[in-house]
Amino acid sequence: MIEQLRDTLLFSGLSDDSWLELSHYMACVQYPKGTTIIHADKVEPYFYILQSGIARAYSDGENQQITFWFGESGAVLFSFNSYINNSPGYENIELLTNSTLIRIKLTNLFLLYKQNIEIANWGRKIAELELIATERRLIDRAFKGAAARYHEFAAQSPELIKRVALKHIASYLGVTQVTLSRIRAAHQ
Amino acid sequence: MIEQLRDTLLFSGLSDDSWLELSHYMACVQYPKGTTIIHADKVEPYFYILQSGIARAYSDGENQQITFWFGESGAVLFSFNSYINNSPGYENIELLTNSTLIRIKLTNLFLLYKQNIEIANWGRKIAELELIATERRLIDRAFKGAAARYHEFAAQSPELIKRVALKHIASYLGVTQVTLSRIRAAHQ
DNA sequence: ATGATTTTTTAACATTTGTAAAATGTTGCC
DNA sequence: GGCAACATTTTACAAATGTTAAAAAATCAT
Repeated sequence: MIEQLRDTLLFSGLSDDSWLELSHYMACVQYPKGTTIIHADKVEPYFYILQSGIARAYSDGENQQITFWFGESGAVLFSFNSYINNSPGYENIELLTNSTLIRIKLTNLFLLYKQNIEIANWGRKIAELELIATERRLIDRAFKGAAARYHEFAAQSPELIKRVALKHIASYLGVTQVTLSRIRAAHQ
Repeated sequence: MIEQLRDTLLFSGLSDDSWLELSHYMACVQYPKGTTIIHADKVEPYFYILQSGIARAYSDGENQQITFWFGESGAVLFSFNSYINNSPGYENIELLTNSTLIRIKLTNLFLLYKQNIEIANWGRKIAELELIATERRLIDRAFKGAAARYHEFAAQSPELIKRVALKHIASYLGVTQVTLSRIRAAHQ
């Protein structure tokens, strides 16, 4: 189960030695659809890699719930504040399907970062790739209308369009469910 | 000039040895207001730390220019794609005031990342802090109206409100200049 | 399958924000 | 100072999106 990960892009930068060192701390876990694996307002002790399944991250507001991230297999998933600041997070992460995940305890991961330079650079790369993807989304919102954002999302993530509730996609795209319905109606 | 940096938060995690190793590759440069130090569609070879001054990052669209980031002293500043993917970037970064910057050649920085684990973790931390700030902005846009975003920005960045053109602030907040004018008119 | 629950769509209307253009204010330069 | 260039505000109107509620469709559990 964990061995399969070795050949994925995510770990391609690691030497065999570093892979062994890192994978030694990995454990494989399975959860049913609907499980919340990261809770807002808690310090979450694990870093996860989604091996199969779909996940979404959301925050709760007064009268709304905003979905701001989706993950498919290969995605890394963790409470930003727990991971970065060791403080309670703002996001919930919920599994939208039965899922298989690999997890590593943050305390172990942090020790590896201090001890193994390849793993430290692996962690750096993860943050950098998430960063560039997040900034892209921020800029996209400014340049593209809701309709264009929807069609690009649909083209790039066909799996998500099929399997994720439209209300979640609507809030991910930054519009209401009603507006998303109108966008979809316009193109058929 | 460069010695002053040693005591800033940004470098507090480095040992004296690592600081020396890193700072050895630093050079101090000064540019007048209006200089564009990072150009879209180019691979930019430097990583900068803004020592004094104000900068903004923007992308050009067909009939608009979107400002998506401001930096004040202490900010790190680089072409995301150049730094992360070694490919041409999408952002321009322009100095809005006469500025002093420290710069490091990316090729040297990348070598240090491979050689010095403290510097690798320093680079990891930089990406992580940018990441959490960027995601926060994305989520903020969903939860808060344009007026609230303006007032929080004004409260948190009084220096920027004073010295940056409102057209840039408007696009940073995700509204038109007209809307920003209306928001400002409503509270006086 | 059937009924209950949830999701999605549709409708009517209100509100916000955008667009374009003119008016006003500001800045810098000769 | 005074002109030119640029920035900001205001106005009137248009377009997009939000709100609320209800109908239609899809999904789920028994």
